[in-house]
Amino acid sequence: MSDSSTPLIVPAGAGPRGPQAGAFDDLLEGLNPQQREAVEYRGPALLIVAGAGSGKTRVLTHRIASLLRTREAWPSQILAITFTNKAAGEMRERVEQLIGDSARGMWISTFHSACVRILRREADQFGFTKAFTIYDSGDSRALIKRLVKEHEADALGLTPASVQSKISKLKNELADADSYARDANMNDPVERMFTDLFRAYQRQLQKANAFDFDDLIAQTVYLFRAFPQVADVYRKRFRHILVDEYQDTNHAQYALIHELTRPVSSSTDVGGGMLALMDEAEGASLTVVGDSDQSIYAFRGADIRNITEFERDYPGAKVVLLEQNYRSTQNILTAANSVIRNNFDRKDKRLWSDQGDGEKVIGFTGYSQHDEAQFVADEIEQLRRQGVDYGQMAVFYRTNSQSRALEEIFIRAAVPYKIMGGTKFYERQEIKDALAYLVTVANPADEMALRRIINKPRRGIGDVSVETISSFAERNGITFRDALGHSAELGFGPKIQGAIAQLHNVLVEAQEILLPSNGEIPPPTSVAEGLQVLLNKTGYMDALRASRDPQDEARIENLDELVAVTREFARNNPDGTVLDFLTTVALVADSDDLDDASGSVSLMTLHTAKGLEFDTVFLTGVEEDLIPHRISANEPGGPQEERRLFYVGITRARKRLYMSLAMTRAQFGEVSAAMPSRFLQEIPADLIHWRQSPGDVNGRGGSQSRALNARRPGGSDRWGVKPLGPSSSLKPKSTAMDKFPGLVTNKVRDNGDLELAAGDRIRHDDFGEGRVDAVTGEGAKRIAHVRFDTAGPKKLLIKIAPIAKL
DNA sequence: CCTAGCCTAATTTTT
DNA sequence: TTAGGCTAGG
Repeated sequence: MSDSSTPLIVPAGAGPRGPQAGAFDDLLEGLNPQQREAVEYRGPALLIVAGAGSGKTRVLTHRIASLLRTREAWPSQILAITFTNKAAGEMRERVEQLIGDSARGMWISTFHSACVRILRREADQFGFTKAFTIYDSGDSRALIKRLVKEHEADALGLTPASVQSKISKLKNELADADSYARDANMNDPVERMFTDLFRAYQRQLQKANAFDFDDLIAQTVYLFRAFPQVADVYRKRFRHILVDEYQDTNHAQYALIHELTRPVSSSTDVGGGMLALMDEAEGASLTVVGDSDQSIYAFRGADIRNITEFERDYPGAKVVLLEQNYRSTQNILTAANSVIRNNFDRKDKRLWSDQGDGEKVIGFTGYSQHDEAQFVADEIEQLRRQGVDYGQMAVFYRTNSQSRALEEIFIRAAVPYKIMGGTKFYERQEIKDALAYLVTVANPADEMALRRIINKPRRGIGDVSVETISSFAERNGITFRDALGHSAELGFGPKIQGAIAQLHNVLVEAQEILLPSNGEIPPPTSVAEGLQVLLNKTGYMDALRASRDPQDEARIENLDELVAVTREFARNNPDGTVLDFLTTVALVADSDDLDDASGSVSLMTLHTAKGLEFDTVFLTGVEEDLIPHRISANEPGGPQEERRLFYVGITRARKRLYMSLAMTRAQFGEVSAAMPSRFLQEIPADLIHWRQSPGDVNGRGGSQSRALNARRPGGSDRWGVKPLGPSSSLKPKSTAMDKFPGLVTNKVRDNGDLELAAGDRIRHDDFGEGRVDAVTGEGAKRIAHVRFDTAGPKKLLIKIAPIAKL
C-alpha cells in the first residue's frame, strides 16, 4: 500500500514493444553501434559484457535516461544497483544531467543501502524494529571474539577470525546455523562448537536488534521468501532493474535479484489496471553489466558464474559485447590483454583502442621499497613539472601495509597525497566510541555498543561490574540498557553507583534531543547536538584533553571532524534522523570519499582502484608473493584472481603506466628478498621500457645490463640510482623478463648470514671470482662492492646475489 | 579497578 | 614494527 503513489499503468505512448524511433536520438549520439544496441534493446534480460574502459557507465545512464524520456518507466519503477555509494552518486548525477529533475524517485544505490531501506520498512514483520543498527566487520569481530572466549572455543582451534569468515561465507551462500548443522558432521567437536557459536552469534544479533553486513542481503532474501506479499510490493514497484559490476555479486545478491525479477506471486489487485498486471506477469526487466575479467571479489563470495551463466539463468537474454576501449592507449591495452589471456576458461575478449600506441610501460626496480618509493616520488614531481595534475596520478599497491614506505617518502618529498582506504576514519577507536554512544541512544537494545562505551572514559566500571549489571538485567527480565536506570539496586558502592547514574542521565538527555519522547520530529541539527552532549557530558572529551598521550590530540581533532560530518549530514538531509546518519556512516566505503582527492596523488589498493581511472598509474610492488599474493597460491582460483587484479590495475591507466618493484622488502622489522612477479613475464618485452631492470639491480642480467652495470658510476651512498633526470632516457633499455630466468621462478636465494668484509674473495655464478672492495648498507640491504677479475666492478645485494665466499 | 611493562602474534583484498 | 593480550603490583 505504501506504493499507491506509484503509477502502475504504463504511460500512454509507450508500449512493451519498445520506444518509438527518434524519441531519444540525442541519447544515442556519439555511441558506437554496440553501445547503441545496449541502450535501445528492450526485453526481459540484457547482459552487457563491458570490457574495461568501454563506456559502460555511459551506456547504463543513457539506457536509464531513455527509459524515462520515452515514458516507458517512471523514475520510481527503476532500481539501479552499483557497488559503491560513489558510483551510485555519479550515476544519479549523470542521469539528471541527461534528463533533469524527472530523474527523481529512482532508487540508485548499493545492494546494502537498498536492502537497509527495505528492511527498515519491513523490520517489524520479523522480529526486529525499525531502529536496528548495522554491525560492520569490526563490530561483529568484537562480538564473535566475546563468544569464542565464553565458549572457550579457542581450545578447539577456532579463532575469532576464522569463525567470522566462515559465518560470512555461509551467509553469502544463504545458509544459516540450522542448515549448516544439517550438513555438517556433528560428531566432530569442532563442527559442533562452530554451530553453537554461529547460533549464539545470530541470537545476539537478534537480541541487539542488529544486522551484520551479510545479513542485510541475506535477511532481505529471507524476508521476500517468507512473505511473498511483501516481495510483491517491490516486484510491482521495480519494473526495470539494472545491476552494475555483476561479476562481483555473490550468491545472496544473485538470489535477491532473482526474487525481485520474479513475476508477482499473488494476483490480488492493488489498484493496477489490466495492462499493469500483464506487465507484472512477466517480471521486471533486468539489465546487468559486468566483465568477468574484472572479478576480484571471489574471496568474499563473489561468484563469477553469476555472469558466465547469465544466459542459462535468464533464457532468451540478449548479450551485447563492448570491446572498444575509450580510456587507454594501445600499448597499455596490449599489456593488459597479454596478461589476462593467461587465464584459462575465459571467453576471449580483446580490448582495442583507436588512440594510438602511446608511451611504453615504464619499469623500475629498486633495491628496497624506499628506493622504489623514491622513484615514484621523483617521477611524480617530474610529471608535475610537465604540467600533469597531481589529481590525475595514482599509486596502487596490493596490500595496505605497502602504503607506509610510500607515505614516508612522499612526506619527505612534499608530494601531496591522499590515501584511500587504509585505516578508515570510521574505524578509528574514538570514532567508533562516539558512534557507539549514538547507537546506544538510537537502539537501546544494542548491548554491544553499550558495553563498548560503558567504561569509556574510565568510570571504574570494569568487567566484574559489567557482569553484575548483566546478570541483574537477566534476573529482572530487562535489558542491559534499562538496568542502568536502576543504579541504586545493583549493589555497587557509591562511586560506581554514581558513575552509572551519571551515564544513565546523559544517555536520557541525549535521547530527548535525538528522539524526543513527545513524538516531536527533531530538527536536523539534533544529531550534532546530541553527539556533543554525549561527548562532553560523559567526560569523554575531557579525558582526551587531560591525557598526555600524543595520539589523543589527533583523536580530539577526529571527533571535531565527526561533529562537522553530522552538520554536513544535516544540511544534505533535512529530515535525516540519527538512524539515517548511522546507516550512512555504516555503509560508506573507502572509495566513497574520493572527491576531495583533487590536487593530491591518490594512493590505494588495487581493489579500491576498481572502477576508477587516472592519466598516470603507478603499479608498485610487482613482486612474487605480493601480486600474486602468497596466500592466494593455495586457494583454488587464487592465482587467476590475482591476475585479474593486476589486469584491473593496468586498465585504470589512460596515458602512462609505471610498474615498479623492489629487490628487498621489509615486513615487520625483518627484511627479505623479493622476486619480480610472474605477471611481468607475461608482458611482451617491447612494451616495457626498464629504467632499471631487475637484472641491473642484482648484477645477474643479460649482456646489456652488464654493460650498463659496468658503466654506472658507483660510490653513491644511496642504494638507489640517482634521481632520474632527462639523461636517464639515454640509457639503453633493458629487455624482457625472460632475460632473467633465475629471478622469476626459482626459489628465493637467501645469503642472509653471509658475512663479507673488504678483502674477501668471492665467486659469482655469472661473473666468476672477484675481490670485495667495500660493504655498505645494513642487514638485508648490505651491498658488496666487488671488483671481478674478468667482469670488472659490480655492486651486489649480498642477501640475494648468487655468490659464495671463497 | 587500573597501569605499566613484557611477550607474542600477525599482516590480503572489503561492501 | 606494532598492536593487543596477559601479568603483576599498586
